Amino acid sequence: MSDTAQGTSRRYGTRPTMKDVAARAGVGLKTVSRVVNGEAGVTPDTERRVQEAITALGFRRNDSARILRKGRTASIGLVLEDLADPFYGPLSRAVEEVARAHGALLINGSSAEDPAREQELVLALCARRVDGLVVIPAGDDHRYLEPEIAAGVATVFVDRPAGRIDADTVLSDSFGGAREAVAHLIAHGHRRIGFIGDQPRIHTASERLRGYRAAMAAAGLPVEESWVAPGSTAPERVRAAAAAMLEGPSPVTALFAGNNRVTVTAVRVLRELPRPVALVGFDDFELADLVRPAITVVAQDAAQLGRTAAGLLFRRLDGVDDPPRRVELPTRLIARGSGELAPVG
Amino acid sequence: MSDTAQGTSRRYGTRPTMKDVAARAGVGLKTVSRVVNGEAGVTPDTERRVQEAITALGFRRNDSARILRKGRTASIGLVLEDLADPFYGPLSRAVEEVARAHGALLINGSSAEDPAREQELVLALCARRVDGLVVIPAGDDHRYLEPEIAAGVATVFVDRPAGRIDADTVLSDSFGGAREAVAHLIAHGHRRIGFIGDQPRIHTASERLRGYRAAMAAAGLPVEESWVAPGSTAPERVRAAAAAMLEGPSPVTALFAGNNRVTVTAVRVLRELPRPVALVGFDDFELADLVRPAITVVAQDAAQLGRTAAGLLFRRLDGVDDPPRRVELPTRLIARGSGELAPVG
DNA sequence: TAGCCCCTGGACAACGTTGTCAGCTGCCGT
DNA sequence: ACGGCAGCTGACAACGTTGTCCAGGGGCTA
Repeated sequence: MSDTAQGTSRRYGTRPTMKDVAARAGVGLKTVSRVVNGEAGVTPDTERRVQEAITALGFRRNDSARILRKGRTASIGLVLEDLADPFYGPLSRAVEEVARAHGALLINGSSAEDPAREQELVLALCARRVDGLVVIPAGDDHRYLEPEIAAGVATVFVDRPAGRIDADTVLSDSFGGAREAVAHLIAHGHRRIGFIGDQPRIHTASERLRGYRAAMAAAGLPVEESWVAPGSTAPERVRAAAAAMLEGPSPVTALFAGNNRVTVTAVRVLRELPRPVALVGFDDFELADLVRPAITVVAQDAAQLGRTAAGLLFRRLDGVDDPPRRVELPTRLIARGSGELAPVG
Repeated sequence: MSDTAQGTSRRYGTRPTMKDVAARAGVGLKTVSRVVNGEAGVTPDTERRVQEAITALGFRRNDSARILRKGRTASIGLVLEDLADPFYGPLSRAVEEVARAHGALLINGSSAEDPAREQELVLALCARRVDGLVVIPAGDDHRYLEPEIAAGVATVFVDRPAGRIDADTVLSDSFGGAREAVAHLIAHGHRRIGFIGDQPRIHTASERLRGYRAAMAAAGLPVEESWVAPGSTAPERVRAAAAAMLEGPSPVTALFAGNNRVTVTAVRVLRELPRPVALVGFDDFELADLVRPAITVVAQDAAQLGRTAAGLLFRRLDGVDDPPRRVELPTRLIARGSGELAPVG
C-alpha cells in the first residue's frame, strides 16, 4: 500500500519501477518483466492490465539495471580522431548501421589524435562495459587493452594498426595507393615530385611516404629531401611546405598530397600559382570533380572500412574465436585532370 | 576462501569485481570502493595494497552498477539525421566537446529522417538513462517525450523546433537567411528565381521557402509555381527539378538552393549549361570558394548550434529551472561570385 | 471421475556498486 | 590510567532488473 502511494505520487526526478507497475496492475514483479520483454506465458488480459499500468505511470525500463543483470550492454564504442573530419563521417555511419542491424547502440568519442585521450576514452568505454570497440588509434601502444580483451571486449582497429598487441585490423592499402599515385605522375612525365603528408608517427602517413619513395625508386628517380614534407596538416604548415618545394633550386612539377586535409590546402595554394602544377591527393572528397582542374585522387572507401570493421566486431561477438585478422582494402585511382597535367618548369 | 579462488582463476569473459580485489588485498569491500573513487580516509599503506590487487587482477570498475546505484550516467544522447552529412560533423563535435568538458560521454544515433526511428532511438537512450538529450528532430510530434522530461531527462532541440511540446530549442534563422539570399539575387537584377529545397515537412525547409516567398513579395515579384520545387534532396530529384525550371516557358535566371545537398547537385547541373545561371546556397561547405564561379552561400555556424545546445543542456543539468528558451542564431551571407552573376535569358 | 500435465503467476536471489552506520584502534589530555 | 576523540575500516542494505524455481488451477486423458 505504501508502495502504491509512492508509485502514484512520485516526486520529480524519480521514475516508476517495475515494482510500481506491478503494484498498480495488481500482479507480480516478474509478470511485468515478462510483459516488458515480450516473453510468452502471460494471459492477454493480464498483459493488458500491465500495459495500462505502464502507460499510466510512464514507465520505462531501466537499462542500467538490465545490463548489470545480463552482462551484455548491446552497445559498442567507436573512438576516432575527429568527428568533424569528412573522412570519418561515412565511416561512423557505416559502423552505426551495422550496430543498428545488430540491435546495438553506438557510443562515440574523439581522441583528437592524442594517445592519452584515446586511452582515457577507451577505458571509459570499457568501464561502461561496451560489448566491443572500434578504434582508430592515435597512440602506438595498446597493451593497456590486454586485460580488457582478455575479459572479452571485442576490439577491432581501423585505418591504422594496433600497437604492440595482436588484434583484428582493417586498413586501406596506403602503401600501394601512394605508389600508384606517384607512378601515375611519373607516367605523365614528372620527374620532380613533392610529398606533403601527415605526421610520420601516424601509420597511414608513413606508409604513404614509403609508397612515394618506392614509386620514385622504381622509376630510378632521385628524391631530394626538400621534396619530402611530413608534418601537421594545419593549412599554414602545408602552405609553407608547398611554397618551399615549389620555389627551391629544383622546384617540383607535381605534388602528391598525403590526405584529404592536405589536398584541400594544396588546391588552394596551386590555384594562386601562375604555372600549372600537377596534383594527386590521397582520399577522395566531395566536389573533387568540380574544381578546375578536377582533382585526381586515390580513393579509399571509408564506409567500407567501417562496415568491414563492424562486421569483424560482431563476428567476434557472435563467438567466432579464430586468430586476429588483418584485412587490407584496395584503393582506386580516379584520374580527373589534376594528375594528368604535363610538367612545367 | 572460495571467493579468493574464484577471483584468482576466473574463466574467460568474467571480470574481477571489487569483492575479488578486496579478497586479494585482504581488506573490506568499501575500502576498495574508497580507493577506486579517490575518497579520503585510507591509509597510504592500505591504498597501496589495494592498488596492487587492482593492477594484478586487471580490475575495472563496472559503471553499469555504479550508474544503477548513483542514478546519474554522465552521458548524453545525440540524435541527428545522418552522421555522414558534413553539416552534422562540426555540430556533433561541438556537442562532444562540451560533453567532455562536463565529464560526460556521448551516445550517438542517426534517425535517417524517419520519425519512427527517431522515437525508437530517443527512447532507447532514455532507457539507458542518459542525463540529457540533444535532438535534431525528424518527426513533428514529441509528446512521447513528456514523461521522460517530467522524469528529469534534460532535452534540447537543435536545428528544428520540437513538435507539440515546449522545450529548449536552438535554431538558425532560416527564414531571415533565405530572405537575404533571395534579396541578394534580386538586387543583382534577377526577376525569375527558382527555389529547390528539402521536404516541406522539415521545418528549416519550409522556413526557407517562406523566406524565398517573402523576399519575392517584398520586391513585388510574382512567383510561378513551376519555380518552386520542395522535395527530396536526392541528386536525381534535384536534377530533374532544376531542369524543369530552367527550361520551362519562363525559365529562371537564378536558383536558390535550400541546403548543402541541393547546392552541390545544383552546381553540377549548372556547370553543364551553356548560359550562366546565378546560384545562392543555404549552408556553407568546404571548397565552395574553389569551384568557378565560387559559390555564394548563406552560412550557418553548425558548431555554434551544437555548442549552444549542449550549453543549454548542461545548464539544465546543473539545476537551472527557468522556462524553456528558444535561441535563434543569425546566418551570414558570403558573396563569392555565383550569386552576383547577371541574369541571362 | 481421478490423475496428470501444462499454463500462468509470484517469491527470491543475484548482478556490482555506493551510502549509511557502527566498530575498532591508537593517541591525546588530564 | 582512563575517558574521549579522531581516523580507518568493514558489514549491510539498496539501486531495478532478470533467471530460477515453485505453487496453484484448469483442462485433458484414461
